[in-house]
Amino acid sequence: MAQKKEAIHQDTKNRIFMTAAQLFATEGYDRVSIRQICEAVGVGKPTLYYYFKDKETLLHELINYSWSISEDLIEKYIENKSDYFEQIRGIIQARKIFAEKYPFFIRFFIMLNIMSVPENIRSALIQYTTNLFTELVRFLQNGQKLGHVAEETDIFILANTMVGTLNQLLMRHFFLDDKDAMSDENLSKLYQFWKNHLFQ
Amino acid sequence: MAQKKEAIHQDTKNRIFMTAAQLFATEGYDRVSIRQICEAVGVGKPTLYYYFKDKETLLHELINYSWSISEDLIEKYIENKSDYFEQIRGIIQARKIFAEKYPFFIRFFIMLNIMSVPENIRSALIQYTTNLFTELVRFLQNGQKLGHVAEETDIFILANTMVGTLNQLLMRHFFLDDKDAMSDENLSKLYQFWKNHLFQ
Amino acid sequence: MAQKKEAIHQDTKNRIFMTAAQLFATEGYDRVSIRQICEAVGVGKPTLYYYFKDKETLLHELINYSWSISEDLIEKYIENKSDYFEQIRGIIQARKIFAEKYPFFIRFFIMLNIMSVPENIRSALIQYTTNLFTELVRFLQNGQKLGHVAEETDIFILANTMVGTLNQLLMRHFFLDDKDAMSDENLSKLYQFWKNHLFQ
Amino acid sequence: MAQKKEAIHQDTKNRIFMTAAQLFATEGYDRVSIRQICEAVGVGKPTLYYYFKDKETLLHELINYSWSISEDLIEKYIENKSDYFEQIRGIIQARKIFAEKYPFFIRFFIMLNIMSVPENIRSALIQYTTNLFTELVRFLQNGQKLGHVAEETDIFILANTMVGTLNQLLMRHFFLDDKDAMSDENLSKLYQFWKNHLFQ
DNA sequence: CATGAATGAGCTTTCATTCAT
DNA sequence: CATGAATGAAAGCTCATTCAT
Repeated sequence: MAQKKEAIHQDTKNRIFMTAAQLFATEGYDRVSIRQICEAVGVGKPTLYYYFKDKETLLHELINYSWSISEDLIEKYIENKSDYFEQIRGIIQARKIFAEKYPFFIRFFIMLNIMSVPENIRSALIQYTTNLFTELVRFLQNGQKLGHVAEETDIFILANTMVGTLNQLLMRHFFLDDKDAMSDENLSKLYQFWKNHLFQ
Repeated sequence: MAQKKEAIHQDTKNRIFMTAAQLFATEGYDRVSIRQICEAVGVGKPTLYYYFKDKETLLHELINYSWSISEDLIEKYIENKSDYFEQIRGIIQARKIFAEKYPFFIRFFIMLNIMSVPENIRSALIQYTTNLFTELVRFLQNGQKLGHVAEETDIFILANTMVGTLNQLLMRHFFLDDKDAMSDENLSKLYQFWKNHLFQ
Repeated sequence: MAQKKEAIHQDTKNRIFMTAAQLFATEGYDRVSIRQICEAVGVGKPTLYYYFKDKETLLHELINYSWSISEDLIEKYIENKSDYFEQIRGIIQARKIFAEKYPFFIRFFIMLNIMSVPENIRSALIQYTTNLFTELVRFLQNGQKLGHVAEETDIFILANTMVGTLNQLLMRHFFLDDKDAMSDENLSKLYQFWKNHLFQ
Repeated sequence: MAQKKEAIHQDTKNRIFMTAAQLFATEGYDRVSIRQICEAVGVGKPTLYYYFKDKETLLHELINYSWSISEDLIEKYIENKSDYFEQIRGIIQARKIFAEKYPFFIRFFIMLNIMSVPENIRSALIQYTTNLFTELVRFLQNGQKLGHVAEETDIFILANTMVGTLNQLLMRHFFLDDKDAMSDENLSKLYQFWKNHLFQ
């Protein structure tokens, strides 16, 4: 019985979670009201407040969850590989899978990078982003040692080029509705481009 | 005398304009209220509505203005140059100047690309962005004819790489408060990187 | 316990309802603000909006209610009677009772016939009024068959005479503050007048 | 020159006057804003305030003007006639002409009888209406002396019947859009009805 | 005689949030 | 675990009116 209750509990909380993610992603955090979320889920407002302290907390939990997915993907598609170029391909692949499987979250995530969000959320985000970037830099420095990245290449610029280009394609995909931007064909061209121009 | 009046008129409208730009840029369109703008400017709400039909119109005019600045810079730093590599340097330079001279506007502009904004504003933005991207593609195709871009290089990927990297650095500058990202030194490294890796 | 809650609910909604009716009747729909209603009732504005979608809906519900009272009275004072002249007396009586028991509503109702109201409300009103008029016409046609109305009498004019006169007396009562207009004595004179001049 | 100026003056004032009458009549006093009037006329708001102290004064002047038209018609169609039944016909005729030639004013006038208007305007209206009613009563008392009205007929009820019926038809015409209500044919039936049922 | 610019007060409506049940 | 009912604060916007010119 307790189990069933727990299950229901999880279900309702999850429905609020997912609905909020979707609404925030498509309309923007500020534009979505608690009422809107509750109506979409089909529960009363006090129910939402039972699960989440306030709107900000809901956002925060959403970010954490979104982030954990992202980390899972990174581990699966990058850290598990041993070949260097496979890992590079993994960087691209992880983004693609994220975009395909969790479109709300990635949209939502891109948004957060720029959106005006409460300060504590902002700093959490910066922390996350910085960590990820640092990992990439380390990966590239290692590539330099291994001879895959030219000695004279500026690692900071290179890292920004990779991240920036991927973000750019995601933005085309999500905000300009350019569905080719993240197509397999295009990402394969991107990989070739990187192999030709950025690595050796 | 009429001149003075006109001047005052322009002054008030301009003050509203600039204040709104600044507030929108730092807090986000939805988070800034009409009252906030008016209080910051020191006028009553009806005064704002005297100059701008509604909040949305204010945003729209802000975008148009911001865009016209951007176009002026593009003309000045890119189209006026004759040497191909000078033009490439101009692309970087124009962004830097924009970021330095009109920080609110660029912040504001980056934000708009992702923010949830009214649909008609969104489509105007897409129009703008698409046009600019098309111009860049044309510029690179020409570079291919001139032999500055390798025959086998994918122009679409290249264009996205350039735009994406610049945006990435701007985001670091504005949203991660990484003031080095747009420093002269770093942009000069970027230019070298492009010369070495993307052009020939 | 649930009963008590329900009672309170109904109470608040009802208090808003009645207060609004009264205010609309005395000051006019446009002149009465939501704030005014809420202050008079002693609740916050969101409470009003909890029960009524918007000001227009409140008006609409008020009209429906007012109308349903009117129909109840018609049934009680007219349709239940069998004698033709008793029914005529009932027409007068129903108006009087309405005016006495629900002065706000009748004031309100007269007002609506002329006031500028939102279009959908206006058409509902026209519908109501037309239906009622049609019933009266049918009643008079029947009277002609029964020989109570002269063969050569124009039914349309007769119906308008009856309705118009009653409205005129109500207007005197409510808007010129002529409290005799709807007095028993006067209405009894009206009945005699109708018997003498309009029927046979 | 002064003449021309005066002419222009009168013209602008008149345009404001007529436009306001039309707007008040169709939308209701409260629903029409000063801005709306000025935009419809094509002048600035201070211009309106130059001619009329405030919105209330504009309404007041409108009522006075409307009233003077009404009195002119009464004189022309009633007081000039010598035959009693010609005068009765004149009562009907005057209303018809008023409705045809000055539709805005009559609409406007009907409205005022019920509308919520500032107190001083309300009392002026009551004054007007009462005077007119008194004149009608006197006319009917005189008819009684002349033998056109039966000895036992209640004059007060008779007067209300006449006024009420005419108002009712006007309301049908203007508010229910029943264009037959004030047609020549129908008014001629009304005259016959009155001759048959109310007079002798 | 007319205008552009400005204002204080007020409008209807919605927000995030909380209470008792 | 969920609900109906309520709230203070604030949103965007418009009102009638006035000033200097």
